[in-house]
Amino acid sequence: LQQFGFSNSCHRRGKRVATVTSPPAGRRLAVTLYTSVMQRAANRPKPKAGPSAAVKLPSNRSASGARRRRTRCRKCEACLRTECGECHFCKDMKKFGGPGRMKQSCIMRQCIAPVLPHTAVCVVCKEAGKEDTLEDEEDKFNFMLMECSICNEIVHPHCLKVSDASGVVNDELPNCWECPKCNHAGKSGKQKRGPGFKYASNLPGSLLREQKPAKEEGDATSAARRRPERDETPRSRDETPRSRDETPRPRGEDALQRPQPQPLTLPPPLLSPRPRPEDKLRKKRKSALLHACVRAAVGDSDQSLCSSPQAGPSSEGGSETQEKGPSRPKARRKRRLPNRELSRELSRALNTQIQETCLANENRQPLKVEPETENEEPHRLFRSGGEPGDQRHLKPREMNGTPWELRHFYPGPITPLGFNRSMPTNRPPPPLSPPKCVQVERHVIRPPPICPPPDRLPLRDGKMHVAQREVWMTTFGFLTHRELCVCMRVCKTWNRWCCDKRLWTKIDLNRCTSITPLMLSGIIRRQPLALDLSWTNISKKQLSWLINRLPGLRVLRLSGCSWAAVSALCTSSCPLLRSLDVQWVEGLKDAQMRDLLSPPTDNRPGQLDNRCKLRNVQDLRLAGLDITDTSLRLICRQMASLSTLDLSYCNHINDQSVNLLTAAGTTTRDSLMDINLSVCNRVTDHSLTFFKRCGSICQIDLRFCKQVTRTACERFIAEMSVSVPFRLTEDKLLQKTC
DNA sequence: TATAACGTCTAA
DNA sequence: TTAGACGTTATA
Repeated sequence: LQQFGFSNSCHRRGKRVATVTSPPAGRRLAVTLYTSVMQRAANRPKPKAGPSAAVKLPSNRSASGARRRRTRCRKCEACLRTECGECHFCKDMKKFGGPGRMKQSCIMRQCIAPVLPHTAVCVVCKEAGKEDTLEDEEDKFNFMLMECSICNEIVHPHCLKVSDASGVVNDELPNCWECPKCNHAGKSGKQKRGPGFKYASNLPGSLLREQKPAKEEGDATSAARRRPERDETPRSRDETPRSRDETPRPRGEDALQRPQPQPLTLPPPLLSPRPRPEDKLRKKRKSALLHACVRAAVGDSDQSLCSSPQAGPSSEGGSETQEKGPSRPKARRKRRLPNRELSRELSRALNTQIQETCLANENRQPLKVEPETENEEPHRLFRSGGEPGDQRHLKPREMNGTPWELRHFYPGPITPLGFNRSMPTNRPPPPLSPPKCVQVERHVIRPPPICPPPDRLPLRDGKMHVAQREVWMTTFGFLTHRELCVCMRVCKTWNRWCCDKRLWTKIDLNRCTSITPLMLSGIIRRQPLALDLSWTNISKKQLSWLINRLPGLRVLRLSGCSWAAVSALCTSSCPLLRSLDVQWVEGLKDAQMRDLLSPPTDNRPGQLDNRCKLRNVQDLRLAGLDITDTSLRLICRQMASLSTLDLSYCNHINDQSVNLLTAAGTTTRDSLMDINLSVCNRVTDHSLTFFKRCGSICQIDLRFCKQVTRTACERFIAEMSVSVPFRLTEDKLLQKTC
């Protein structure tokens, strides 16, 4: 069979699937054989399946070679994690008592940079990658294995004898490109994804939509321009002559072109619909001058961060970052279509940090000044010779004087993360989907890495600033989020430091009219402990997406959101959540509360988990909901840690409800410390009698309860004074005094 | 050989 | 479109 170009493999049950490719026709004939005769030698490096051999592939695959399965890099943050034991896939694992059918990696361990198997060899010379043996970056690139995402061939760029076309390096995946042959032939292929892409992209809120092809072509250059072009790999090359406004960069800096973070770009809808004049010119030249266009566009990458040209970050800062001499290896960064932009950036904010970690682990050259976030100026410090405050770069990044990140992170008035109980004024408009033109590819967004940021600020002269990071951090701690956003634009290091999650423990997007994908990625990057999304139009997908990526979230405020969105909590796990605010959630009634508090539905044998998803919530805000005692019974039963409960404006709450909460045998009886029953018109003086049972009660808010009298409150105080001193701080607001 | 899990298929 | 299943590959 091998003689005839079959590859084969042993199936556990003796079933054998082999696929043969007919080289002349380029067609692959799938043959399924039921035999147990052939055994593939264990550990034998399987010859790279070129045109003559292939594993089973989809019949419609147009590729000329078989894909090699990638495997973990074992270095990235995700790979270094241990299994969470709680995710869907962990629960499937036998080690966690599951049936083991799904055979998937823990969702927290999905490798960020899956690598080619070490058995992979060049299809031409049959040798493995040799980049580790080489010093020069160019050599490294030429002698590393590159897998084409279209034809699947794995080659050393050096082994290709193609001189008139360049490969397009895919910086999403190590050792992946569109090879010169395919690129030159104009082929397009489905982008190869790493492990976890499937599942991560399927997670709710993955923001995946189909891209309308319109404008793609015409916008090719601007698309490229939008993409902040930066090398993440040393193999990324561009032979394009640099644009006229670029300044030369010392060649030595190429050595710094290790995988590097890239700034986030704005999603298409936030980009200017009006191309800049130079863009139009570039479009005209795009055939022969495509590289030049891309190159020049790269220089505008930061500008692409903004929704309009005048809003964009520096237009020059990145220009000089990528230029290479014409002798450089002929591989360029992939020209991205608009629908890829956002997804790339969504992941980049996380992934690049992981990659940095990997590189650091490999004792590679430490990263220099590289933007790594949505609004950072690429290479500003070193590459352009500019200074942190170089206004040349900063000016274009502002729109109406507002920094980019602020405009997107704080579309509305900045408010402190409120835990207020103020009555809502009006419900926000019905949740709107993100703009339809936000076209995002399936793209994994993984939890952020724990990646050590630089400890000192690199200066232009190559030295380090005397102050250590923690000193700066202390200073940054005094800044508002708005100010932090401004600081993040100064340089890469500040960008990194200012994004420290210690500075963003609370993120408040209350009443933000539109939650955009970019904002979501910004949230993920900052990993807040408290997130206020009250009165926003966040969708279920978005919320679910967020929750799945904020494993440490303690406080979640969803006041005034739709039940459609809040229902994301039914399927997502947030075990550390301590405070949940679902006040005034439209459509949240008893039935929905039941869903919210019910155990996970996926209770297979061995996976029984009858615990409430919100079992650790201590602070629950249910003001303004049409819930009844039915919900309260569930709360009593499921939320053993509940200490603060807001039932204000709940018209169905009455004395019996209070009786339930304080009944013997309930956990709330002992755990409840603070209860808000203000404007609960069915609550009467009698409820105060029930509260005497509560051992921990510290505050009882009965303000504006028509049927509660001040006399009864005073009587309560008098009767409780023997054990617990209370006082009336306001009319019908009882507070423990001590 | 055992284990992990990638990548594809398919039913819902 | 998506969740689930599982054949099969990669690695120890």
